[in-house]
Amino acid sequence: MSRRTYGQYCAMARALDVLGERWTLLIVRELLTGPKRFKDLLEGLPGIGTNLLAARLKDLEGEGVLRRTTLPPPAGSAVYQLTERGRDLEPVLMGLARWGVDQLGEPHTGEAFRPVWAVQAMKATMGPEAARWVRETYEFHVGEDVFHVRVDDGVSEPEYGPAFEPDLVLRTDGDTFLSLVSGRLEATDAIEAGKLRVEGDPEALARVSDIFGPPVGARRSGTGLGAS
Amino acid sequence: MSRRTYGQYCAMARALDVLGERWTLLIVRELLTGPKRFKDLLEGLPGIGTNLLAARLKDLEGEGVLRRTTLPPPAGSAVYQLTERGRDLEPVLMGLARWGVDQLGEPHTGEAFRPVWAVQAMKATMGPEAARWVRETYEFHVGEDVFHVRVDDGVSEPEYGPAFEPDLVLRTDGDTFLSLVSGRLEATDAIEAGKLRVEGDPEALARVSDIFGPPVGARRSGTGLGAS
DNA sequence: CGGAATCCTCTTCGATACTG
DNA sequence: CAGTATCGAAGAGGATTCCG
Repeated sequence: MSRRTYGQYCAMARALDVLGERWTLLIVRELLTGPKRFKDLLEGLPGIGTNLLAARLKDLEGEGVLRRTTLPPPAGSAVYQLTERGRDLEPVLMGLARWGVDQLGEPHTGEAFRPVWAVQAMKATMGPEAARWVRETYEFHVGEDVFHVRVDDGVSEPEYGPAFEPDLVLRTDGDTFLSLVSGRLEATDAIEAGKLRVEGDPEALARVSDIFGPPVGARRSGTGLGAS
Repeated sequence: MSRRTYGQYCAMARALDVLGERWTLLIVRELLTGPKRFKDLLEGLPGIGTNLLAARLKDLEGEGVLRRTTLPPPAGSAVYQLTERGRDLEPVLMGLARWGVDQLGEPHTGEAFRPVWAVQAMKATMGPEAARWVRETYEFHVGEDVFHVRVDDGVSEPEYGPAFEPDLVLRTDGDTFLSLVSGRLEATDAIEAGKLRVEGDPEALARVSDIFGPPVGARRSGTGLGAS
């Protein structure tokens, strides 16, 4: 029962008492892109085991990080959703993403990959100069996954599910998407090869590949906290 | 043996593969205030156990987060020191601190407390308006601990050990220090009560209590990442 | 004495099977 | 579909011992 704590009167240790256990922060990552059902979470956290997920969700609900709610009709399914306190964790996750991209390298064989993860990493590493003046929504269909990204003046907000009125809709498969975001493949080439289909403003395609083309626009860009 | 990984091609998951195990980020926290010996780390991480600390240090050295070096004479002792890649983790720790202060509350009985932790939390929660125009160094002697804080135009940098040319030297005990930073006690009252001794510019004392007085100047201040 | 390997007990994790 | 129950395997915590 008794949650294990560090027993330190320290802000970071207290945060880690809540968030430091295995899988916990990845659950938050999943919920950053919108509410999810138990099943969806299992999908996004391969290897977690149902008992552990259930336990973590219960803990996190107790800590006020997420809430168990029922989606409005017609869906009506039970979902887990971040509270405001949970969404406050976004900067932490983005910081981890910024640190993690540098040692991402090539995908290992057998490694799981979900397209949204890439978009979340983009968001983290995007400098304020990228996508400036742009205010558009892109909808992605990557294999079975459907998600969209709202870009608004230098900030991108990835979210699960279809968009309301997307300016551009892109359809591709997981491998092609990975090649695109890692810069190994150009969008125009992918279209010619029949690996990518696009609907919407053709000029928007230029912008979207500009924003999401190279995986990291500017490595070691400002941390914003003046690390020595 | 085999380090446990999430097996996900995701920047955050990769970061957590390296940092997500118990104690790891707290080791980084300790090293953010300067190089430390094995013994010093044990002191700052009550409950860790020598075997685990040794294992973590080896892992982190392998990951390029820290380096085992020998201090220049006359010290000549072996110390652990963050690499640049390790110092890049500061924003992550600061983010955790900002999130953690909100649920810090009153110190639990039996909970460990090291004065530097408080100063690190201050740094994390300090808004850019605080300590603007200030460029001073304060040296703290709290019980056995000696550390200093360099304040430079809105940014504070806590570090272990004495300062080179401190503008102010403060001497007190752990409990009094905790009362001071939590705002339960005013510096002037502490001096009158003989609990705090100060050497240096008297005007600097006003500034230092202004900067480090209330534990959190402005809660929920900007996260700098535009969390929804 | 600082630094680290060894042993042992206990908790947590991971996978599967099972139930409302 | 959403979770609980179970059990072997891995990891953590604490003390002790070893190396320099």
